[in-house]
Amino acid sequence: MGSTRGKRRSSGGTLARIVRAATVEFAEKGFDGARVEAIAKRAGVNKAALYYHVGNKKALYERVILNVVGAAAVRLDEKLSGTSRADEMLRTYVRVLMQTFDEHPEMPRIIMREMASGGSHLPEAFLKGVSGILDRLAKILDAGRKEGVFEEVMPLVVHLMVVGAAAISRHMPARLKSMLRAASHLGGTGGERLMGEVAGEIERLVIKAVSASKARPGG
Amino acid sequence: MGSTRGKRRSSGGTLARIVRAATVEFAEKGFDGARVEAIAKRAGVNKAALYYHVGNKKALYERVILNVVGAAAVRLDEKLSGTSRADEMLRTYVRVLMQTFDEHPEMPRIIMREMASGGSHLPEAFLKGVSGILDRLAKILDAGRKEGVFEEVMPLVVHLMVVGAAAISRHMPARLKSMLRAASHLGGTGGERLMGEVAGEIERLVIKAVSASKARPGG
Amino acid sequence: MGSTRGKRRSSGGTLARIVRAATVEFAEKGFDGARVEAIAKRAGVNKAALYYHVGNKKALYERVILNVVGAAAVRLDEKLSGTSRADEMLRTYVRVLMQTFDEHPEMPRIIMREMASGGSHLPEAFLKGVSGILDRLAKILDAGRKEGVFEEVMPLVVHLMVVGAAAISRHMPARLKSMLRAASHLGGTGGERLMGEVAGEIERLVIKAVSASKARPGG
Amino acid sequence: MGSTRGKRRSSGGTLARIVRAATVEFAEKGFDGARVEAIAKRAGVNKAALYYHVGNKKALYERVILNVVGAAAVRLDEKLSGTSRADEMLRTYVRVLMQTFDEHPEMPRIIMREMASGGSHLPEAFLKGVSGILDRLAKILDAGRKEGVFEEVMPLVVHLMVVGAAAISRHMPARLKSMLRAASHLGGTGGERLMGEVAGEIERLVIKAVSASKARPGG
DNA sequence: AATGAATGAGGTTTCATTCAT
DNA sequence: AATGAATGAAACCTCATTCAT
Repeated sequence: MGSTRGKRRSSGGTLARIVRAATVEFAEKGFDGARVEAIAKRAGVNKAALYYHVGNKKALYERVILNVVGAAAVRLDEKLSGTSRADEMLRTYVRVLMQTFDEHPEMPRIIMREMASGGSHLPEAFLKGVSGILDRLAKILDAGRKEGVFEEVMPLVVHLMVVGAAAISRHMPARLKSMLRAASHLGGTGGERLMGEVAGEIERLVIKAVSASKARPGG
Repeated sequence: MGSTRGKRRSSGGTLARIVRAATVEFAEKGFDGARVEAIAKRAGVNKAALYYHVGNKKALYERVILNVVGAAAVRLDEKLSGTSRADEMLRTYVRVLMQTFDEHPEMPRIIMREMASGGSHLPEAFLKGVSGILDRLAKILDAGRKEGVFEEVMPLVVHLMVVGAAAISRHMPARLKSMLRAASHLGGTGGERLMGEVAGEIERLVIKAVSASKARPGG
Repeated sequence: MGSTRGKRRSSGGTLARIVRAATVEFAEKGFDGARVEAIAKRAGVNKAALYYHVGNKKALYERVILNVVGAAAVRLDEKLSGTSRADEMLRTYVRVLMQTFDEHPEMPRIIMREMASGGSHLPEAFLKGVSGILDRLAKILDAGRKEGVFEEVMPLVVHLMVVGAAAISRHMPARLKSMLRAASHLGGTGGERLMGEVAGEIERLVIKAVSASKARPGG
Repeated sequence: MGSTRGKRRSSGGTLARIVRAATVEFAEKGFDGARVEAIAKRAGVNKAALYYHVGNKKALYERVILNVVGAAAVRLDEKLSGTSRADEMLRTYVRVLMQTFDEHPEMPRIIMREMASGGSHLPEAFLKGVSGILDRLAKILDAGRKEGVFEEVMPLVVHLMVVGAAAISRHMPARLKSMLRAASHLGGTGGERLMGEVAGEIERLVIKAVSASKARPGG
């Protein structure tokens, strides 16, 4: 009589294991490329068991998506509650997204694919999730404007810059990465910055783009 | 007599029609989701003819990718040749990317998917193409720093911000778009800016992020 | 304390409920079309419980068949015991069959399917049951001939006419029924007879077909 | 070169062979019991080819049904055109049905199963076909009444008696048949009639049931 | 250059049945 | 007596690819 169950392979309930396995597989191969068989194997169950628990491939995919967006929203709320200054909050916003992408490396991949497919597989809840995250960003930017530290910008554009850069940088094809390192596009003219610094750079640039500036650049 | 043939449906040679059809299908569904049958139908030929012309699915995909990256690089070179001031060039850089994405809506989709999949389907030439585009950006930024209008930044990050925001915004799921409009995340506090302005906003923010600033914001 | 248990859903023991549910499902879908899961659900138990009680699908089917044929034979004996004139008995025979089909609408369906399948699923007992019913009919016809009211006919043919017409008419696809009503094949030349009269018509025609006639029709 | 094709196994085009094979399989096993694999094997093609030609199992089934009902209607019209007396036509009606069932032994089985299932698989065309056949019967009965040889009866009931008896007798389970022979239900009291005579008996009884009689039997 | 037909391998899903509790 | 979970086998169907013409 163990505490909860804990006897099958790996930890967590069967369903949890299936969803976890599916998240990886879907991230690697996309919805169409993913194989139910492979997910089952990764989860240590057989196909029939998988179907018993999740119904079908699409339903499984939706579960995965929900999990993934949910994680970001929750984490964001947790971290934001500790700060009050707008620029701090924006920094947090960027960091949390990057960090979430780091800890759930499947997330950016899945999100990018979904965007690319025009969201044909997307459950309504995913859209709500994204919209919720944007809400938080909008409030931060608004607060910043009232504090006088930000100027008026479109929240969506800021969000897309962060997500775009973060997602792509977190998930650059290995071969591309090595070519870039060779050509030293990762650093500035003479720099030697590491990939890890990309995160910081994104944060810095976003803050700067958004900040109220006395000197307007260009035409 | 017509230039080449001019009897089959639509314009262009059979091969060209196949590649065009494939570009659309691959963009919509991704490599695994795309169906050879569907491509053939779109091109107005039958599967056997398609195989006669392109060999197999993967080879067709590579042709598509090459086409797509090629278009951006060529266009970039054309437009850049007309300007010399660094901030103008950066503006051009952003505009050309956005415009290319507009005119070849399949491009951002395909690129995002490739990034997501870790580039497993990618031909070497694609990487070279992207790297070439980055080269141009690096030179622009470098020039700007020498002119004193830009500060030192990582070219890759700038590129990712542009591509990320551009790609995603050009290709946002319709449903998401309408939710956002409802929640007015597209405009600022009281604004009512249209989707079309997103392009301008990206341009503006990127320039600002990169520009040499006297007043450093935040911490 | 109830008679046997009296705590589960619906009336009757679990086994009885399962058999009843199975009867309906098998009638609607046939042996191959029926789903063990569906039967269990209808019975308000789960699959494992069903297996505990009945062994397997085929065994369950046999139970159902036996139940169904048994009901007709028993009822026939009850009703026949009250009459002695041959034509009365024949009428009773027809009525009992029709009535049984009415009250156990699964019966005709199951019987027809079994006939169609060549009786591959049939337990021996089913054949004995049918044979027993035919025995009774043969005796009635024989008695009628001795009374001089019937002429010599093949009992099987009479039985098949009754069962065929009764079974089919009791179980005509709804759509067919409505088409027929529209085309007024249900009534005579100008008639407007209702579906319910079909039973009476069968009875009438059978009696007439079997009766000793002075005037032979046709060539 | 051969006249049309004639090189694959068996005669007729591939599609024809598939439909023929399907007719047999569906008759033997019913829709749910039939296996696509088995049909393909019987037809001498592989599953993929079968799907190429017919789309899916249900579509194949509908083709079969249509074929089967079509055959009866066509044959009926052919034979009826040669006669004019109502009683002759009715005899023809019965004979054609019986004969069609003999030559297409799958027909009665399929029809019975369809009736049993409540016509859930039935394409509209099947119902129209059956309705068309009934139309012809109705006209025959009507003509007979005008000639004074038939009395008013419900066409549907007559049809069901014929089809019921014919279908069932043509397709009685072998084991049942032998039990009946043993119990001599096939013959009258002392008779020794053969199975083959069942057809004649049906014909005779139907005519008698329908004929205008001077002496009404029973109460 | 183009086509209808065919194919093998494999994909998703279903189902009767059993196991551990 | 009853259950949720698991399983192997097999069913239906799809797809990239090739063949004969």
